[in-house]
Amino acid sequence: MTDELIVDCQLRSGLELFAHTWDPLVIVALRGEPLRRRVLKNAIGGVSDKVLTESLHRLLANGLVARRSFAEAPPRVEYALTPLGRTLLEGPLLALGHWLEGHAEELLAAQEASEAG
Amino acid sequence: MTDELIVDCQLRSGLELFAHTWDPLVIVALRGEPLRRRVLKNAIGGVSDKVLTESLHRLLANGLVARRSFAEAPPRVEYALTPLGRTLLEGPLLALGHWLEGHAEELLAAQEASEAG
DNA sequence: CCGTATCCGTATTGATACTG
DNA sequence: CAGTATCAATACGGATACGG
Repeated sequence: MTDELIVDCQLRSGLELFAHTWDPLVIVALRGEPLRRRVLKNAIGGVSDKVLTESLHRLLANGLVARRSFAEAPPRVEYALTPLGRTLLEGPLLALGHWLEGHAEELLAAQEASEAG
Repeated sequence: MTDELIVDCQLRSGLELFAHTWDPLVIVALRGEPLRRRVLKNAIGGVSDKVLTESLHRLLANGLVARRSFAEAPPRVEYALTPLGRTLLEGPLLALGHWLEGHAEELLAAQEASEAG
């Protein structure tokens, strides 16, 4: 009974994890090894320094991404998924990916049909 | 190989389905029977007429929601999920719901920890 | 009841240039 | 390389009032 309401309620806060344009893409970009900031930026593509910083701050604040800096001559910082971040990637994000694989065509068809009409 | 790139690419367009604040909530609200506009609005709560209209137009254009109007004395219009919309609900959206059930606490803990520090 | 139009405050984005 | 500061553009959400 309360089940549905709770889900709906939490859903609203959960959706914010996907609401910011770049946050999910950062997570996907970090699916493999830890990446340096510059590499991460290039891996995503089309994101500005400022926005990437904001995105990383949110992800850090939510415990989805971890930051590690090395005291070296050329400054080095690496970002990686936390275990929690990885569950988000392998759960909801992967589910969305699978859904798209199976329904992207159908989605496109509907979009074109509505433009025609 | 191309697999990952394709997923990433599609993911960007797929994420737009969740990017607009109210779209996913409309889908969840329509999980049961078809609803009249007013009922739908109340079921969601906190959404304005204008924004609800925009949201419905997007969902209609994407083939996720269907509109049916009845030629009756008090105008009646009902909105319902399409089969495609239902797959989105039962796939990615449900996955997010499940993830939240299992990790909401962990997420909150991380958020509070970062505020404290 | 259904839907649209208008106005407005705010948040998000992005380009650029600058500091450590 | 990493990260911040500033400024401009705009997209989004919301209140209200009006038309079918």
